[in-house]
Amino acid sequence: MTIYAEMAAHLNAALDALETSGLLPAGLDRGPITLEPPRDASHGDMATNAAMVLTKGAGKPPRVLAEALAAELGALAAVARVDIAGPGFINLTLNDDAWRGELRQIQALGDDYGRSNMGGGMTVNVEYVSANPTGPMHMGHCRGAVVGDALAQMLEYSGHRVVREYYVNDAGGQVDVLARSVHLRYCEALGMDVGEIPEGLYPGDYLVPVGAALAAEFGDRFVGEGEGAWLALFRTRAVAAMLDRIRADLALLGIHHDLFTSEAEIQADGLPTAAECWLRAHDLVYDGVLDAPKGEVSEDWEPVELPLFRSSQFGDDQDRPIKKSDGSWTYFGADLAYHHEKAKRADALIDIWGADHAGTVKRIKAAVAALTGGKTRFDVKLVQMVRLLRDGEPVKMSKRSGNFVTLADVVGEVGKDVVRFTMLTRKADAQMDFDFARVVEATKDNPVFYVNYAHARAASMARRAAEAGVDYAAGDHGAIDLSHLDTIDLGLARIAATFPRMVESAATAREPHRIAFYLNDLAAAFHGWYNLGNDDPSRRVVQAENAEQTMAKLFLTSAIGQILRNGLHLMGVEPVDEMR
RNA sequence: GGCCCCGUAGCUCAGCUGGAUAGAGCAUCGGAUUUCUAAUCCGAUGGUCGCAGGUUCGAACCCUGCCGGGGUCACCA
Repeated sequence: MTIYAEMAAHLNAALDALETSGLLPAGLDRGPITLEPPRDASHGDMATNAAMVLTKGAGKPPRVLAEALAAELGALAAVARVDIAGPGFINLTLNDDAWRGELRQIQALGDDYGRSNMGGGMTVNVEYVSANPTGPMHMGHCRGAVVGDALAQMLEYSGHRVVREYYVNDAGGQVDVLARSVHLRYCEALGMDVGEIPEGLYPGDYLVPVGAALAAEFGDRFVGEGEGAWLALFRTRAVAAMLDRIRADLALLGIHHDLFTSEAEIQADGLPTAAECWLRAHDLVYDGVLDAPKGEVSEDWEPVELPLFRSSQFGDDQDRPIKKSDGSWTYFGADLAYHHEKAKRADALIDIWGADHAGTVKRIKAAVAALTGGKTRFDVKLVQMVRLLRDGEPVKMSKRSGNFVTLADVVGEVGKDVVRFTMLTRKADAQMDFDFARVVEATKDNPVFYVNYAHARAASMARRAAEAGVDYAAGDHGAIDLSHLDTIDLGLARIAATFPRMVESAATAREPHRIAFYLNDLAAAFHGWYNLGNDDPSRRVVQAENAEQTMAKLFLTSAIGQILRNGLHLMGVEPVDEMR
């Protein structure tokens, strides 16, 4: 058990004791009680608000409760001192041995230090990327991809069963456009002069090989034929080719989905129809006419009766159509059926969307709440825009010419790990800049570098020690005497020990960026600790003439390296052992 | 105009779902290099948490109303 979990259990036992003694009534809600490191380290190692939170239910002043609790907690072996401060905080200071023990705990648990069963095996479906299968991945998709993947990783680590899902929008008009664009490339591959790609079709070169493959397979059978002869076939082939391409692009980032769900199949299976039936039966879908658009009225707008979902009952501006006037499903109509389907096979749903879809959050949340009876937690995580810069100047992008910055280009230029880490250095709902020059800078204001450097430094110290004749790897780690680590050294253990609770809170809040910030803090503490040896040689890690102390310091160093690795792993970033 | 996100030090941003004296990096100023890789570290300066109310033991965080920046307002996807 990690030390925070252990102390939380002690706190609970202390509260039980207070109930037994009659000071606390039984059955008070302990949910709001926290046990966390105080902001100000001079207040001790851990602080609890228990006395203040329970004062109302107990009908006793916080001071009285605090004193009783302090008496219980002060009796624990791990606790060096207890203080009651401010309006009723109970501050605990643990003795050094407790922190030495936690270091052993880190070493013993290794890659699993920080892993928990918080989720209790609950199944969480994370849908992310879901880019239209009409071309390669570009930078606009990148942030959501990384955030979704890190989130999935975190949830798994916290005891959830995670399904990583990609929703393939292969049923709309855009895939017909794709098929026509491919047909043109197909004709081109057969030697026809197709000239400029017409406005409204996808102009990108990436469709050239798709057309060529179809030409090789089918010869000139579909030249000069009407769409009826080839559209469906070309659509299927083109989508498959684009998905292969997308999978390959995602693989460059180390991202692999468990499940690709086809919108066309959702529709073919009749799921939207079933959902519509159910919603009509509950008076949440009705036939009605939309209001005219506000602002300038377009000339081809005319009132038409459509099946509408009552999203305005859930705070949306207006009710939303689930079918078009030609009888086909709108994106929303299919999407709500898709979410209903997902909710049947998961306990909680998470969607990662680009901020440009913010306007559609209310309707889908409303639909999911209605279809699941509000029983399924459903979070839509909006990921804000990324501005691409090069040396501070915005990178020009022209979508019209098909000349966008692809994900493959970016990963090729700066590397997978830099992209992944950088995308997590801002909380998802804040806009961010991605500057090609800055993300590869080897300075401390670049957290990618800074954290990696800390890990490399940890690894290099073991190498240095071996050169000096102290072989850490070959030593008996259980026999290392940690009394050589003093309070200053153990300051690192204090920070390291907060890793498990940080992971849990980040998973609960669905905020993977917290990992990146935590690692940056830990790296800073570690670099600072290392540099103490520059002013005071007796604080150096590697001291050939003092093998015992060196082993103890390496034990600490290696524990910090372990935490850095565990955190980087959650972010999908490879730790490096050496800086070059 | 409606909705969504943001507004915290000169700049870029954190702030652990309401806790104690609001924190980092950059920039500025002052220190530490015959290095356990100084690609680093230590110290100082710097804040009316956009504004005004409200909720309570306690608010940067929750509620209301304004102000400013961005996004979005299709039978598209």
